[in-house]
Amino acid sequence: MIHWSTEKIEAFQQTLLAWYDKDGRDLPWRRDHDPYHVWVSEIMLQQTQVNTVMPYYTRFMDWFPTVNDLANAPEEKLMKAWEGLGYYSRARNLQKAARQIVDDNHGQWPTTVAGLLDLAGIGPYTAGAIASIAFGEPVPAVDGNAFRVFARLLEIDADISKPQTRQLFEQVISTIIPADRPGDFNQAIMDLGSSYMTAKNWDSANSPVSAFDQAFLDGVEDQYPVKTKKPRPKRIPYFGLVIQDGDRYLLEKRPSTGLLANFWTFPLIKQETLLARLDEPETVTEEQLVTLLTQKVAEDYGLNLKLTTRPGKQVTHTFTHQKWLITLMDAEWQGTLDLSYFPGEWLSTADFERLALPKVQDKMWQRVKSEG
DNA sequence: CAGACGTGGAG
DNA sequence: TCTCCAAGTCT
Repeated sequence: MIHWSTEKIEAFQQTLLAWYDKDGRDLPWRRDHDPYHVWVSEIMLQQTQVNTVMPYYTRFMDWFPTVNDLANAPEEKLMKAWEGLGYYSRARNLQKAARQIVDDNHGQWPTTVAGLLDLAGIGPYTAGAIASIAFGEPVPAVDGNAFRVFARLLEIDADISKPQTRQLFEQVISTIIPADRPGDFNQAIMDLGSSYMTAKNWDSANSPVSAFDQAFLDGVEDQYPVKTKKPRPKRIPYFGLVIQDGDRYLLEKRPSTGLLANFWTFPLIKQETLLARLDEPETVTEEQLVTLLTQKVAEDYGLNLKLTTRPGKQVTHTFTHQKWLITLMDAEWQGTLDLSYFPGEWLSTADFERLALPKVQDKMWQRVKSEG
């Protein structure tokens, strides 16, 4: 990697901020520097694009105008506000942090990176963003944009997928960030990273800082940043049970930890748990699987069901690390179902509208609805 | 540290 | 359909 002189650093700051003053984006959360506004937007923007966040942010501020409103919000309303955004622990941590501020800190915000890091859901990036934007602390906010922009400007070849690499970038950026406008500087870097210096289809030649962009000058933008790629999602087959009683369906409530924690879905049974009972799982037939499924549902949940499947009942859903392949099964039964051993309840279609449901449940529901 | 943790858009 | 990407944090 290369190094910049003091003169070059000052020229870069001047060029970048002049561009930001002229062409910086006018975003809803940039209309003031209220830490609540900065904070909520930063959490929503984690791993999520600006266009996606926009309507969620507006509605969130309408429903929860202050940190106090958020601290006192009902769980259901909070999750409904986050429905569809994903990474739902962000919403739960948001409320946890709101309660830390309201209950433990008399409604006062920590104003430094060190203090902000004590709040739930706030890591090094978000702490730097809030501290610099809302409180003017001259600290870097190293997100994916900052990694990419500075990796190219200085041809830094450290692997950004390794946690340790963050420190290197923080040190480098600390020597470049201006003491008088750290918040604008960090936001300008993000705007740069999402316009002229994107991961793909960049336009370095027209970037306001092209003269400072060593990777561009050398024609090697495609080599930066260095990042090891992640393994593809693991394919996991499931059975999904459609258990209907009039306009109600039996849904299970997922455990309070892990994927889609606390969310309602049609009962899902991992097919692997059925295969484990076989001597030769490689040669299992569809009929055998249904028999095993019927037994398992009876044993685990105390539900005696007659299960049948039909063509066109396959639903797939891909998460970051898992790909679910769901075979929907219709159920019939005699008398009344005893739910004593089942972790769920009968929910009406009206409940479906009221509750926050994960995308995969919506997919299954749309499929069931369309087939009657 | 490596992996978990959602969803939607682009190519 | 598949891969990669998008203002990361937690364990």
